[in-house]
Amino acid sequence: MLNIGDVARQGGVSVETLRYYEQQGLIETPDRDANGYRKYAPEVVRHIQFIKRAQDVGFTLRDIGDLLSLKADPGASCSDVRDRALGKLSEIEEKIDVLSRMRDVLGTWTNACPSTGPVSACPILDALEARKGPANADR
Amino acid sequence: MLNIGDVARQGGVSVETLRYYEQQGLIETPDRDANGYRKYAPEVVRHIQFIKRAQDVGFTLRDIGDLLSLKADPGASCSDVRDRALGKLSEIEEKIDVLSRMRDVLGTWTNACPSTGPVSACPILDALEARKGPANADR
DNA sequence: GTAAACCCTGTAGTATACTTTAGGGTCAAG
DNA sequence: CTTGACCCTAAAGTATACTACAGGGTTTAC
Repeated sequence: MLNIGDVARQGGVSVETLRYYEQQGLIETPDRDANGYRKYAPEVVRHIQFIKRAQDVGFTLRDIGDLLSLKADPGASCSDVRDRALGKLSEIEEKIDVLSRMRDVLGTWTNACPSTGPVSACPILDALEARKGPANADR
Repeated sequence: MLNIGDVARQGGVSVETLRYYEQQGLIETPDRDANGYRKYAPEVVRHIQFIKRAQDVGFTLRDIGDLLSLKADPGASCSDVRDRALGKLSEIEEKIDVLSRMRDVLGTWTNACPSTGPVSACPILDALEARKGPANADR
């Protein structure tokens, strides 16, 4: 059995984060020792890594809560999980599109800037000032 | 001279947003009428559009404050502005890279999922559970 | 003269994922 | 037996860019 500090070290998170996850219902309420300390089974470390990996691919804690429910639900099907993943995939692609448009516009502008001369003749500020070029990145 | 509501309509923002920008120092404190109402010169609408366009390409309000200082500073050079733009460009590219890695991993996983069968045999959950594949998208 | 539409201030709330703070017990080593 | 490392709770703070609310004046149209 592990103390919260052990789990934190092994899982690569802080003890505060663990208490936060518990409060958010992402890890099940651990038993307590006589002194009130949380006592964890070693398996909880894997569980934390599940959460971290899910975050790494873009899932929010709320999403992860859903995923964990599916995981625990014998009636759930693999396609339920796949649907969440596909949904997240399109969210991510949407974000990439927005950012790509920003990148393109900024690229154009920085290329247009001679980088010498006073700000009064700055093409970037000019571009921001007057509607010009396909700025609008959808927001 | 325009009331705050006129400026809001013409600038495409809410009056609350205008008061917020003023409080944040992004638009200069307007004169007041005898009744205490803010009175704006029509030019302020352009100013607001500057802010919005800068947001569209990824600048935060803090960044925009900097940009506005440069714009107002006769001693500033065009390259100062360009530097901010290039800095923002790399921030954006970094974000795109992170998101692209997420997309790739999620794409691989969803392709691996037959979408039939119970969650107990879900390759996506498996991937999340055990370290496997190049998940780590840098965070 | 009254109701709708507009203006004002100051404060608090929103979302996300934590981190920090305050105040206080517990445990292991020397 | 005390010091340092560890544990506990509950509440507040962080960042960003607003939005909403409470409570109250002003202006315009009919």
